[in-house]
Formats: sequence, structure tokens, C-alpha cells
Amino acid sequence: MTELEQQIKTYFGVLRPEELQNIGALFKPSMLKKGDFLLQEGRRCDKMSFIQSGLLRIYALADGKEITQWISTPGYFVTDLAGFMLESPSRWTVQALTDAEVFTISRDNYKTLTELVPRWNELEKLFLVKCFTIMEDRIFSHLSKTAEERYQFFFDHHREFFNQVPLQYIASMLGMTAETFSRVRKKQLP
Amino acid sequence: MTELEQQIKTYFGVLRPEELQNIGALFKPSMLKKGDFLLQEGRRCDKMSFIQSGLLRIYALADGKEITQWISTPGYFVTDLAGFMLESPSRWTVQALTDAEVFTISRDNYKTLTELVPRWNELEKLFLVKCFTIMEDRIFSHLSKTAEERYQFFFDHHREFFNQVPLQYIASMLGMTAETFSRVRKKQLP
DNA sequence: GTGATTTCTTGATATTTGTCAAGAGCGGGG
DNA sequence: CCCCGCTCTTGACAAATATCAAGAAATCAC
Repeated sequence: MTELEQQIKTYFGVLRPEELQNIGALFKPSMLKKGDFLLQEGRRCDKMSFIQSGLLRIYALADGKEITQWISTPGYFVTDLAGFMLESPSRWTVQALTDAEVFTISRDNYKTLTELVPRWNELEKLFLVKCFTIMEDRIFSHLSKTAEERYQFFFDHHREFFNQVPLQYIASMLGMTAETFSRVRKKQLP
Repeated sequence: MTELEQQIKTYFGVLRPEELQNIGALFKPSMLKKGDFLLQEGRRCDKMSFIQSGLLRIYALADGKEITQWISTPGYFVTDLAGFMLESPSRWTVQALTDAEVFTISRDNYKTLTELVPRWNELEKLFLVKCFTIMEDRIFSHLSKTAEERYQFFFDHHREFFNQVPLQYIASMLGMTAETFSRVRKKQLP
């Protein structure tokens, strides 16, 4: 079992060995150098990538500023879901924050998953529902929490980010400036 | 073709008449009085409802305050997606803001849709991707826009809400207080 | 190592938004 | 028709957050 297969297994739960192998074969490995772009806002988005190692930042421009929407870490998929699934232009730019190793599946190959893995539709559905739910929670946190509370919550649940990612990007994805982030952080440290 | 069938057709695009009829038969009509609850936070969520008429508010408590997550209008579905799809407790309370008429499908009936409508999986997927995308946009608006800009955007795209819905709920779902909403609104009116 | 970049922190200040309190408007029930 | 409850607005003020500018700290290339 390759590493990718292991990861996919972790991700989608129980899969038979031959299913895993079939899925794994549809992904192509590639290396990204720090700063490389995996996706660019406005361009086509024909692929989805599984992150084996490295960190990728998802962002878009608003009023000339880069707004970080999320930072993707190993073990997760990254794409513009709407672009990939609906063949619309990508709304996000995805750039490597570090050197990274990804496994990429094309839209065409993705479409064959249903044939290879009978319960793919079910797995995909659970995946989408999970994605949606995470977004619901994030919105709710913006409706009900202060910057400080959002910081605290994120810190409690994603402490691993803090050593690896430039803090300014975390600030942006939590909806505050780097300065506010720094002050909130200082208050919370001791 | 019943009204529900018409609506479902609008919603999911081209469907054959017999498919439509099959789908329609799975939904049960019911009437809600203003103030009635369709769903309650923490309880089971075994159903999804299509809104024929009326307005429903989706909210949850945070620090004792009701945070309005969304207001659902005729032509759309309402449920706690995670609760319905994953059989987890509902995270939202759904209450009728006006008398309302809904068509409700149970989880069990929902599961039979795949048999009745061959391309249901495809339609469901598009539905979920759309939901996800809307959420992405909403988050981005919180990361990149001021309260005033969020108001303006919402006003431009959902003017119909403003005559029908208590403004305090719109304020909450845009992530501001009723007072701020009122001031922003005044500034924008002339 | 050392200098050059980039990132992070800090301070001063401005702006935005929230809170509290009061009053105005409005609609429904008797 | 009038009162009551609910919603919306307004004002005064407080708190949170942003902005701008500068310096400190960390990181990177050589």
C-alpha cells in the first residue's frame, strides 16, 4: 500500500485493497517549489490535489489585498470545488507556502471513480456534506464571536499551524489584521 | 403537474414527468403557524423540507443570544444538512416567521430517490457543491468586507427580504447588531 | 557569519462597531 | 379606536478593530 493509498484510506474510511489501488492509480504525483502556483484565480480548474507534504495557501484578491481563505495541510485535498465540479473559473489562487508534494487527479479521471468504486457517490456525498458543515461553523463563528474568541478557538484546535505558517496568513483567514492578531496573541500567551 | 413538482423541476432542472411525479409523492405537505418550530437545536433531524410559501428563520444560540444563520424563502429547501445526511443532532433551530406551507421528505424516503431518479446522485452532488460555494462566498465576505459593504451587497441581491423579514434578523445573519444595521441603512437610503 | 528581506510586534491614533437607554413608529387584538 | 407589544431608530458613549509608522526579531541567500 502506497502512502497515498494509506491517506486515502484514512480519508474515506474502509475501502477494499483493489479499490484503493484503482483510486491511487488515477493520481499523478508532482513536486511544488515554494511559491509555485497550483491554481490561479480566474483560470480553469481541472484538477484536485491531495497534499502529501507541505503547506498550501488558498487566497483571492479583494480590493487589491490578498485575502487568505484557508491554509491546506497534508492529508487534505485542495481545489476550487466549484471550479472542479462545475467547470467554472477558479475563484481561488493556491500557492505553495513551502516545498510540497501533491497527488493530482484530473477531472476526467475523477469522473471514472464512480465506476471503479461502487460506493464512491456515497463517499463523495459525505465529503461534500462535511465540507459544507465546516463552512457553516466558520460563518457562525463570524456571526457570534469576537476576533479574540476566533483566535482562541483556532489556536485550541489547530496549534500545529502556529509553528509552520506565517502568522499574517492565519490572521487573514480568521478575519483580522496581522496587528490585531499579534495583540490578541500577546494577551493570550502567558 | 403539481406546484411542488414545478418547483422541483425549477430546482433540479430537466426531469422526466414520471420522475417528477415519483419525487413529488415522497413529500408530505404540512402547514406551519407563525412561531412553529420545524427543527430544534440538539434534537434529531430526520427530514428536509421544501418551502412552498412563508418564511423560516434558521438560528442557534450562542452565549444566550439567538444568532440567525439564514432566512429561508419559498422555492428553497431547509434542514440541518449535517443532521439530515449524517444523522447527527441538529445544530440549528428552524422557526416559522410567518404562516408557512412546506413539503417534507423523511430521511428514509430521501434514500429511495436514487432508485427512483437514476441521476439523483448527480443532482444531489451539484446541489451540495452549490451550497458549499455559497458558504465560501459568505465567509469571504466576512474576511474582506465591512458591515456596510456586506449590507450593501445583501441589499443589492436580496431586496425582496427587506419588506418581509424583521430587519433585526437580517442584521444578525449579516453579522452586525440591529443598531448598526439601522445606521448603515440610513446612510445608504437617499 | 553577515547583510538583506521578510515577518512580527508595538505605539499612537482613527474608524468602525457594539452597548445601553430612550423614544418613535407600527400593527394586531379587544 | 386605543392600548399593548414589538420593531426600528437615535443618541451618547464604550469597546473592538483598523491604519499607519517605526522598530525588533526572525529567516534567507550568499
